[in-house]
Amino acid sequence: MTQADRNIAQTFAKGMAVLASFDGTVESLTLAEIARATGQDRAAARRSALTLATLGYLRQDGRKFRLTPKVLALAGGFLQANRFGRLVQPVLNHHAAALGREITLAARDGLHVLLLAQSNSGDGPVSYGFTLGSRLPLLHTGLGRMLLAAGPQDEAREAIASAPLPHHTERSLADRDEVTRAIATARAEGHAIVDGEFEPGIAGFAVPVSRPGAQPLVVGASAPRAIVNGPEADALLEALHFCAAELRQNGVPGA
Amino acid sequence: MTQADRNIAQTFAKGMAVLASFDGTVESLTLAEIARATGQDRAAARRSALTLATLGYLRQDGRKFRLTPKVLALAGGFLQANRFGRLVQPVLNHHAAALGREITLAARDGLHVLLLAQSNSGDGPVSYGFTLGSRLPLLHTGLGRMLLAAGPQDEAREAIASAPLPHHTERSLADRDEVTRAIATARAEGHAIVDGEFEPGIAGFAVPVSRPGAQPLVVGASAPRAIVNGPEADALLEALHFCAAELRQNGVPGA
DNA sequence: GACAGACGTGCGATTATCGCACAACGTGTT
DNA sequence: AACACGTTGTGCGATAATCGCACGTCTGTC
Repeated sequence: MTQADRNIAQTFAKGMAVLASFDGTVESLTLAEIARATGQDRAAARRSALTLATLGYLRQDGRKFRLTPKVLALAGGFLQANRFGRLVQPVLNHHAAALGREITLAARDGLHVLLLAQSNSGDGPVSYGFTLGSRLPLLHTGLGRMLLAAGPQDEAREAIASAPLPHHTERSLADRDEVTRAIATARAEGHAIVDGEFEPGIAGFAVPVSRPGAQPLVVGASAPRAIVNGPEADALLEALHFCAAELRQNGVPGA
Repeated sequence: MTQADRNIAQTFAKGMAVLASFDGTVESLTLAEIARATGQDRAAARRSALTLATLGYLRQDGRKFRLTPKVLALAGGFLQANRFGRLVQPVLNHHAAALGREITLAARDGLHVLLLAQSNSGDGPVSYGFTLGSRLPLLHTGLGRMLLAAGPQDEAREAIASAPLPHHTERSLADRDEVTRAIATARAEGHAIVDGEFEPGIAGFAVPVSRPGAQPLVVGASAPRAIVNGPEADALLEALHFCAAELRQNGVPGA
């Protein structure tokens, strides 16, 4: 690698990979784990980790490194720049309270669904411990399928082909062609319903927020499987469409 | 600067400064603005920004750069590693619902208060548009004063001396000695009450979550000034203490 | 239409980074 | 107890990546 692109700072890119290796699956990482996770030399990983520690993004505790809350300030930059506190959160809260279920706003990040905002109306009975910034599977959730349906078809094809297809539950679609068809259905109907393919007994509902052509953005909610074929499902989708329309009107910026 | 410390990756540190320059005060930044904000050469800022764009953390729109939602994934790493979705959010939501007011968990980040988590119980009448990751002043908020009171005294002294002391409202303390006394009071009483010094007509209440000696962590709530000297204030503080105790018992990790 | 200021970027000199290699440590086994 | 093995932390010379000046372009104003 004599020179990749003089406009790209490779040291910086490696450092970001180190920061991103703290994906929340474990509480802390050692230097060797970081090096393995990022595919970097241990010395390079060490320099990045020590730099992050000096800057206050990581905290070193013996041989273990863990994230500090300072990374939340970076997220705050995005949330405040896009007025989430004023334009998004109140809308989600309002509709969630009326609906009696949590509503989530999500975008796509690579081969995952990324949760951008979440209502916490009262104490919803269905709580999974997901927070803002959580990553969900792309192919087996309502949010993910709707995101793919709302974006360009070739991107969806690519994602379907390359995303992992784990067997979360007994109902998880195990065939990529079936996933393709499910996404086509979502595109045609303007909403996605995924019945117990990620969490057993739980169904996911999602509708698009973004206008066609823009960066895909969706809102969704979860409910017990039992309601999927009942009138409650229609009411839920209607509420989500209403919520999405209001977000659209507020001009929620894309990605 | 022939060599500062061979263990610190300077390019990476500069890049993080570029990323952090997106603090949410404006929607987008140009390269020149980034360079000015970080004190870097425009070429260096450009390399960092282009690198961030390639990695997907920034989106380039003509000559303007803006954050993408991907930065939320970094925050998600912290939130998931520390089980905020399970250990913190439900507790905040539960107590907030019982109290009828929003409750916020906060830590200190430099000379600011950093919001780590926030309940959204129903539609609280007092909503300021602050979100997770928002920064608040350290000296004129209940959260900030309690954070300083909960930490080492010399750190508090240093912060009081160096933090900005703007005139947010007519009631904002304008003298650093008065701030020092207010923090001493908070330390002695185990809670902080700040009466309309940040937002006019709004009082801030805060109590410590962290054990003495640990990284300071506080919970707080806001209410109209009117209740400050009434029985409702005592009830609010009691509820916050109760909430803090539960968080402490859950073993909420510090910073 | 011309000026002034801000902006984007190529390129040689220099410096910061790379990653090998070594030493110290911790852990489980003979 | 001694050994062997895997893991960790880190110094250092060669080298490739970064620095930032300087030039050309663009946008907005008078």
